[in-house]
Amino acid sequence: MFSIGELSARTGVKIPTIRYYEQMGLIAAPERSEGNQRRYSKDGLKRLSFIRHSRELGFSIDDIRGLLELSQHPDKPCRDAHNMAARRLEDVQARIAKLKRLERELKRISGCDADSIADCAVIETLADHGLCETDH
Amino acid sequence: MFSIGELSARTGVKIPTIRYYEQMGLIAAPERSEGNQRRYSKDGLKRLSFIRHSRELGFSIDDIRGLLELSQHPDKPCRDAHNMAARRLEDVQARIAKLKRLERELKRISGCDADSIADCAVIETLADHGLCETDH
DNA sequence: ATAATCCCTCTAGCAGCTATAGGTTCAAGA
DNA sequence: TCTTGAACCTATAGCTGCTAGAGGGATTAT
Repeated sequence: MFSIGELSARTGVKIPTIRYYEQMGLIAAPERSEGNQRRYSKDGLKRLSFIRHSRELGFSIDDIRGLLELSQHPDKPCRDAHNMAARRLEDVQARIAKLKRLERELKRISGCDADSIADCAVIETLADHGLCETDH
Repeated sequence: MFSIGELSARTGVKIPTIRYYEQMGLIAAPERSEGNQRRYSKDGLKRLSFIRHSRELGFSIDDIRGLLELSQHPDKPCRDAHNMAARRLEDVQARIAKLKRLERELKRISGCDADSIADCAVIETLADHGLCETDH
């Protein structure tokens, strides 16, 4: 049995965020102390770790609801879980590709060594998309 | 002189977003028609293009306020603009690195070919960070 | 003149938290 | 046992960067 502060310390999830997850229905409302403070069990800790880890991998709150559901039913087929992971992977790869284009563009304009705004490639490029190497 | 709809079509910025930018002070309130509708000049078009392009490169509204300020003063030194671009670049590179770690992790767990949740690497990994190859 | 399409303001909503105010409870030291 | 200070409680508002809706007025083409 630990308090919300301890749970927070152990999982790295901030206290208001834990309460938010409770509100969102990701974690069940835990038992309370006599004085109405939340008291969590090992199970609560596990569940929150699962959530945290999922968030780190970029799953949305809604995705996580689904994944948690699945994790409660060990005998169900795991096609759904795979699909979700695959979709996440696609999304991540798309974002990487986009960021790489940005990186190239930013590198290029950062290379400007003008002294004043008048000749500055940063500003110039922002003002005129035609100067870009890639489209975004 | 064009309407907000035309401006939107030419820049690719949605109408409510244009009004939002006006509210945020990124673009000046334009002239109005007799019937109180916004009428934009070429200058407005340029400014909005600048904003759009900056957003595409990931600059925040606040950054853009600064960049616009700079762009109005061609004789100022452009150190600030360079710094902003450099910071953006760092940020983008950090995000790429993080996403690449995620990508590896997702690839790994997507490779699971179990039939049921009980043995599914996706769920298992989410439940136990210790199974991860990289930290995130 | 009339209809279709645009435009207006205002307000509320989205995700995923985070911060603040104003109060209560807990745990440890004196 | 009492006290104090840290931790906790609820409720509400705020953040970014938009987007959607309601309930109306303006413009334009026929």
